[in-house]
Amino acid sequence: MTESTQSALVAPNLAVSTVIFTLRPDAEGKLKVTLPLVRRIRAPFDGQWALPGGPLNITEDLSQAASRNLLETTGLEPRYLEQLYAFGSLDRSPGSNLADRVVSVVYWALVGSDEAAAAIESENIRWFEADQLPQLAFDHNQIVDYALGRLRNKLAYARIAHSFLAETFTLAQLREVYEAVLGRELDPGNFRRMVEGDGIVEPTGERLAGTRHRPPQLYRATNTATGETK
Amino acid sequence: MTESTQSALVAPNLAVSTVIFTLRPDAEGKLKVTLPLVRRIRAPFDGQWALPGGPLNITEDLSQAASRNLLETTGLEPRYLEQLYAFGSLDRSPGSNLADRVVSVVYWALVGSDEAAAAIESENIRWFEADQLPQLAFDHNQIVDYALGRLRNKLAYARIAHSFLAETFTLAQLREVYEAVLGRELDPGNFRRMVEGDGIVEPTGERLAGTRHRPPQLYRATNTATGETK
DNA sequence: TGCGCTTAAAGTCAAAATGACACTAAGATA
DNA sequence: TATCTTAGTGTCATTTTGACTTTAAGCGCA
Repeated sequence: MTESTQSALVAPNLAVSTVIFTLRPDAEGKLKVTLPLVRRIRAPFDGQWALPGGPLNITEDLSQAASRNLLETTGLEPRYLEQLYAFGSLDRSPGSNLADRVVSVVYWALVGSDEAAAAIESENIRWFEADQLPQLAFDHNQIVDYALGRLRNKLAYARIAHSFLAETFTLAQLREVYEAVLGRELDPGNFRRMVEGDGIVEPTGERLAGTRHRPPQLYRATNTATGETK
Repeated sequence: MTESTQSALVAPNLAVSTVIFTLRPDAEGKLKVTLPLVRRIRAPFDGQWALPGGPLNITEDLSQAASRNLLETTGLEPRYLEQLYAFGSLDRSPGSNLADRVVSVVYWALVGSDEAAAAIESENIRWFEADQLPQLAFDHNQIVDYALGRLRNKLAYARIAHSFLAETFTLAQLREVYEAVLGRELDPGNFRRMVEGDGIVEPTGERLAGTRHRPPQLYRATNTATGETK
């Protein structure tokens, strides 16, 4: 009864998809949460945009499959990767045959903004602002919303914000990340107090020169294992 | 590439398991987090205890499968049910053939203590205290630990504690739930302030008689949709 | 050279939340 | 009636949080 196998003819198919977040400046230079989507080239939802993903290979872990899809779609490596949820409702693909039923284990990933700026983009792979998505295939709009909630929530207590940034960064840059993800401005002084109190960053000793104001300290993320929680 | 099907011969099998929590008094009458396990009657791990579960039926949702397993194992309905995680490492079942690979979508559930007291128990279904588990089959010890962490964490911000209790209850009973799950004593006064401030309960107007002290107010949980988050 | 602009970085203050603890209320028991 | 036990209220100091002020240190420009 437990963990036993069953006839493959009646087993649901297993796929892995990934919600890949990065930050990109919009027209006014403000950072926006952005993610890549792929255009479907077959039914159902032919021509519509969908999350990158595909079947789970029998020889790879779930997170490996997510990383692989990420690499295939964007050419990038994830800076952070975590399982989001397994979606398996019967009505995920309206009108389709039961035999085509797919259970999707969805991951969410963060990639660096600088790397993402050089990512793959093509006719069938395009990056969208998270709050301006078109109607997506399957239940993928709901999945993205759920992933966004998790990202915002996790930002508050986990050390993941630096995943969008380079090795070293200023507190203002880190604050920009929080502001973009949370969608509201934060008090610079209080942000500094929070960040220093939590010990999530440490000063490098270097300062960033070339600004037209007082040169800010450069920080790096304190060494904490990052990546999948489980 | 997205959501497509693949040859069933190389597809991993999909199972659903459930970590079912309830509270039971131990020898000294202290409430303890308790869960049912089933004894395996086939290889691998023949004779060892494991989480209740089984293959996902092609006609049922993931949460339905979890509920069904819960019912089959314990004869009970869940008071709370939420997806925990999808476990799919390649090495979950050491030494087994790739073709037998199983990805388990694990749920965690809460059942009422009073109902659980009358639950099914047999030679091959036994309830164990969560902090005194034997060595379980597969990676099920890790899964239970993970579920316990989620339970403790969720208790702090979600209205789930009453799922262990009857329709009405005293604040002392609710506090006992928190203490059993968190594993530490809580200040009665501060607990009352927290609970009343969060508005998670409302007084029924009734009092519990028959105690050998001042009769406490009976409360009920305020009406909030409970169950799966997603 | 020095003035104004901008952001860095430190500091202030009141309000809110938290933890420890004291005190009164109201039943049962003897 | 006195005592025991838990219910329920209240107090106080500490910590956390949000809003805001002040000083530091660069740059651009007159």
